[in-house]
Amino acid sequence: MNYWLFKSEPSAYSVDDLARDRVTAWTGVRNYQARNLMRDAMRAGDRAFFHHSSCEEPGIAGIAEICRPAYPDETQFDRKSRYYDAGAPRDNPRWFNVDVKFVRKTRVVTLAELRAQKALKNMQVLKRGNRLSITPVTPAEWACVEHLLEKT
DNA sequence: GCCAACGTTGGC
DNA sequence: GCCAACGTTGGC
Repeated sequence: MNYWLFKSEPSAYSVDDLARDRVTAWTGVRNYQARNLMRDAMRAGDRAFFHHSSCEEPGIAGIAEICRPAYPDETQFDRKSRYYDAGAPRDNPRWFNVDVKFVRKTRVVTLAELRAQKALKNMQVLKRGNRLSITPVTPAEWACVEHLLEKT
């Protein structure tokens, strides 16, 4: 099993939205690195931190599970979508998405709190200039954050 | 609102 | 294939 971190702006889609929907298609990713992670490395059953970005309190806010491996992202074919891609015909899709399922909400673990952990000093989401919306998390990092979540 | 960092685009 | 210009991300 692999571990991941998914960033989302809560004004666009929050952990509460996922709690309501239970399952959602993680469409709209238009970055090749993030796409490759979804398409090539994610498996059903993988777990992910749901991270809120560009908001009042950026940080980890919940846990989700990959419940369907990658398949072509419908929004790339939809002329009316902001994610439409004229260079991606149906017979040669460029963008993929997985489905994620709600596991639970957590207290918000802020970036400052994450940065204070020595065990997380190499965590990709904390690296300077990181803009990738999907990043891998190591088992050790996952365990460290889970431990943090048990505290208040 | 600022600005550093990064990905993409396009001229050459 | 290089690289400057540009647009976007996202923390602060």
